[in-house]
Amino acid sequence: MRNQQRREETRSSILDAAAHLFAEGGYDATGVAEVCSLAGISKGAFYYHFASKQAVFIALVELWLGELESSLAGTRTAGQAASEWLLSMARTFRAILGSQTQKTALVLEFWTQARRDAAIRQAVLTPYSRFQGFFQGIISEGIDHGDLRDVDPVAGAQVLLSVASGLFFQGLLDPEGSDWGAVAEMSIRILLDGLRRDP
Amino acid sequence: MRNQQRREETRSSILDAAAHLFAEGGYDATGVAEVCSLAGISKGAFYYHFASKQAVFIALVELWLGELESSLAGTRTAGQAASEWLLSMARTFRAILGSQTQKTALVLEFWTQARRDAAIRQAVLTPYSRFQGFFQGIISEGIDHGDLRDVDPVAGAQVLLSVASGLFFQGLLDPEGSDWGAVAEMSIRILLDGLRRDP
DNA sequence: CTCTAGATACCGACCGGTTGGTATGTTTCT
DNA sequence: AGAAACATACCAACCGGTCGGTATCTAGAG
Repeated sequence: MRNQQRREETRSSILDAAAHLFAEGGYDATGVAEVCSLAGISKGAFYYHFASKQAVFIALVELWLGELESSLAGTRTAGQAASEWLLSMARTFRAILGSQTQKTALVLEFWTQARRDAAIRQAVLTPYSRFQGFFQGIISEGIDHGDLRDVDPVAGAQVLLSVASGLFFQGLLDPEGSDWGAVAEMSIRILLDGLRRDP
Repeated sequence: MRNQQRREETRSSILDAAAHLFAEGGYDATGVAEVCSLAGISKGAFYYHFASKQAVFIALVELWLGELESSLAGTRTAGQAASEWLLSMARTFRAILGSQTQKTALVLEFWTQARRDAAIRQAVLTPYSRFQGFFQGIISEGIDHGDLRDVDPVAGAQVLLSVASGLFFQGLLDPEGSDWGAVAEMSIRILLDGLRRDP
């Protein structure tokens, strides 16, 4: 049972190194040799565990988007109003952007590569559409409970996703340009005043 | 005066080819030789007109973002209410995404490269902050005229930019996934119900 | 007008270096 | 012994960029 542990250790050391380098320099500009060197392993080990550079990338997509999804679902406490949940999301936005810069930068890389590679696109679109379903559910629920206006849940979810990804990308482009945490909160407030039914 | 014409023809043929290939395959993955071949010129001609591959990219950033800015400013007719202008913008969104796919794909490339290269970042951020100022002005004006709620113009502009870029990127990732023109219009409507002052 | 010198625009072979990927051998676990 | 995990050496292809040389154009002199 020693081999299995070793296997997992090397695998995750490859993934860690790749995530770091892909986020920093981009998928195309990062070489396999570079990843191996940072991971402290050889090229042979790399290609023993992964079929190709692309395979590592796809593994990263699935890993991180899966993590993000479950962490998103985890923030939803029972009985919490949709508008409240949105505001709490905005508040954690600052923390996410601040502490997980590496991982957030990866998303941009996912996005770019997905446009070119069918396999990667599918790996990105699948969790992405689950995100949309998640937001959609929250909006539907909010409407049912009278917390939100009677908007089209699909459109509402898309607007939310737009704002979220837009903030994401802007924060990535110009991290020091604004207090993106504050902007996120303000954005949700402005959105809510349109979404929330007037009492 | 023949030389000047020749010069400009070659230069723009390089820029056209580069725009097409960068949009399709990405900046990193596109070789200079590839650009030359599509432009129908030699590598010597390429490096005669541009100092580097990066220089071509920056020229494209300035060209296209400049075009976008002036075309944006052109849509603003005097005396038009801010909310009306926003809706008309949303309506042209469909046309932009549909017909100019190549150029819109370039924006994503700009964004990605800007994170890595200081020169490119500056070339992107300068027009970007002018966009922000433009939106900010429209919101301020809308508030002054009583068309919009009394929101913070800076925050409002950032929300608009977030939605716009978010829609942009989503449309790029999954062009067939939604009718993005319709989503854009719906997004602005939802936003407006929060921005517009209740009568 | 012609002739010509020099500037301008362009060509394509070539360079050192790097790329993703592989073939073969060696160590470590079972 | 045999399988699993890894290391090393290597490859053809390609990368951005350079360079010596050439064709085309322009301006001024005669």
